[in-house]
Amino acid sequence: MNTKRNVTIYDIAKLSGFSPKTVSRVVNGEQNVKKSTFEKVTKVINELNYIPNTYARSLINKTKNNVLISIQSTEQFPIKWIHILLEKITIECRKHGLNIMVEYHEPTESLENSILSSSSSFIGAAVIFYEAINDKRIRFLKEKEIPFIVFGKSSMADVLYVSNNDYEALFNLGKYLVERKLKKLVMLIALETLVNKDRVRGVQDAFRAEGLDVDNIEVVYNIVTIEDTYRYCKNMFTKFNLPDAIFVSGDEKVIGLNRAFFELDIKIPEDVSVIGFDNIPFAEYYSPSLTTIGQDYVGLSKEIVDRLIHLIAGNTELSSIELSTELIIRESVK
Amino acid sequence: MNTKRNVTIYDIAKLSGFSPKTVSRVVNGEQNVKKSTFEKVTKVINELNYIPNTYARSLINKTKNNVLISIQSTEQFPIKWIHILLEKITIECRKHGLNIMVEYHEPTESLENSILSSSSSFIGAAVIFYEAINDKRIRFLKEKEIPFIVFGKSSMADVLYVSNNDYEALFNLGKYLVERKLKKLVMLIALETLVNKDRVRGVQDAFRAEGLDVDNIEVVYNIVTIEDTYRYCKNMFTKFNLPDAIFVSGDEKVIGLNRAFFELDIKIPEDVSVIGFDNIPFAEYYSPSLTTIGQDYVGLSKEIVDRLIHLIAGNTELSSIELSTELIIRESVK
DNA sequence: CTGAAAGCGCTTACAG
DNA sequence: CTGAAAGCGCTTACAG
Repeated sequence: MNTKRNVTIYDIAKLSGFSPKTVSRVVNGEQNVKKSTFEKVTKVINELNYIPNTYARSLINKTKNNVLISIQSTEQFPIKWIHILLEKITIECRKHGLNIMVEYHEPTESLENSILSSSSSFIGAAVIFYEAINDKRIRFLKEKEIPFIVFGKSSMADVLYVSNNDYEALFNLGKYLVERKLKKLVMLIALETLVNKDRVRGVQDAFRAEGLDVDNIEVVYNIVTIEDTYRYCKNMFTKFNLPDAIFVSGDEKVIGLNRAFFELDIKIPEDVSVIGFDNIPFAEYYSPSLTTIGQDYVGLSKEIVDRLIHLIAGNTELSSIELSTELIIRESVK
Repeated sequence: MNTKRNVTIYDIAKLSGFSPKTVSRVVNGEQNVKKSTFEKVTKVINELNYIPNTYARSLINKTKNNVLISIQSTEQFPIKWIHILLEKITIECRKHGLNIMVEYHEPTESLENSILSSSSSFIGAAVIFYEAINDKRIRFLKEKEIPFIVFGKSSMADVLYVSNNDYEALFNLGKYLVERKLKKLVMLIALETLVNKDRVRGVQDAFRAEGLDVDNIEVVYNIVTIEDTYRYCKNMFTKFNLPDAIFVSGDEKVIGLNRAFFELDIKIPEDVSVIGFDNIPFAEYYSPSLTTIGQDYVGLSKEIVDRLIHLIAGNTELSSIELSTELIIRESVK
């Protein structure tokens, strides 16, 4: 077992011949220390490989620089775009001295052993990925008064969120499709969340704005995984029974569609146009390369981290935001 | 600013009419508390939403249940298989009450603002993904005597690691290819790491064991990203200038190869066989579906977390391990 | 430029 | 079954 006692500020004090307070000054780089003192103390610190105890420090400095990112795992996990965003958030947090802890949370699991509950006194703020209906985590955070933000819209009016502007994104896509005479659209979408409802509304409004009947749009929910997408496409489409275009809510899922259409000898975009969402890096290398709606990963991460910093500082006057996406035109649309 | 003072054990003590020590007993679920006392104290705890202060607790309990996972980011980031493994590790850690912090580390960046250095007193053990040559992180961990393990082999004899058995994996692949008369092999590999050298040695030894000249194998290093793979395949191969098989060290990179061969009108496996590594979930949905070497993600994560637990407990008698992989036969090999 | 004392919020070790 | 005291390793507030 770890019997070795840690080196403390008192050890450094005794060995260097100064008081603990002076050692503390040196450790924290305060200015009012005589140069020779600074050097003597630093020497002892290095010799003993002294590391200040974070717990003791944090017990006094009440600001909690730890951010918990809680990700609701779903069947489709892990998802590429989340990790792209996560990496950007990590980089941004590091710039501002925030530590990140990532936790994957199963919707069915209780919070009992979660970092969220076991380390909650320790967390300055949290980010919730995918708000569930009647989300336990959000109830817990509210109860314990831990500030948090949701990524991707919240059903609760008082909850802060950062999101893509899904409505606008799909409105623009709808207009683009109608311009290209692609009027029969199937949307393959995961769960009936706020984000996804916004996406549907966006296309519908675009069609209406162009004088088209909304019946041209068929919405299929519960297409969550690559396999769901493959199965649906394999079973529901044939070369002679296709819409003009298919929107798949997630570039990764298009892999399942591509596979099904390969088996069915359906050609994209000759037989049907396909559009994704996310713009994950390899969508460009699909055959054909994928037309998709790109998330502004860097912008989103900046908005998220900016809010985290304010939340940790106790600022409550923050507002939610939805960032614009970009329609990226490639080969998969006629 | 956060002016609100936190609720402490003293507040609960005062309001419930018991001593701080008794409140502590209730909070920690100790047995020797009268039922009525337990209930009274619990009531006050709930009313005030009391959360024990983790820092104060940890200041006393010397065991540090925080695990830092430090991932060397590379150009190809984020990489699917790492996140699959990470998720399994997270699940395994949670079972054992370990908290995980994930940090992405740029090789060029200093450690100054890293969680690793700023929170090192706080970390019970670390996992290093991708040991770099003369790795700063490892020097730091050794110096500060923080126990750690490396995923994927270490160049240092005294460093603990958990890895795939890359040699065995590629030896078996080599035998499989030779059996199928696929004798001209190109290997598209990332950096010249120990893992990758083992992979090359494995195929070479298999060829030798089958009486074949090693010159049949062409090894191409520095193919790191999907784009590298695309470029290399597009520039170096034609329909009439192909080996029998191509091994790509990473299923994700095969997306680049697939795209290049789509453009070059090269058919897999008719014109050339292709084999990947990792068995990420969507490799099955490639067209054609990808023959690949599957990592034992669950097994690896169990071995990693098992060692972390021992390291945190101060156990030094641990040994490195290499786990067997599985060759998964699909459509991409003739 | 330096230091002695008190306190952060818990738990350990001891006493009854 | 319950509690008073000391201590974990720092920093704050004050003094000189």
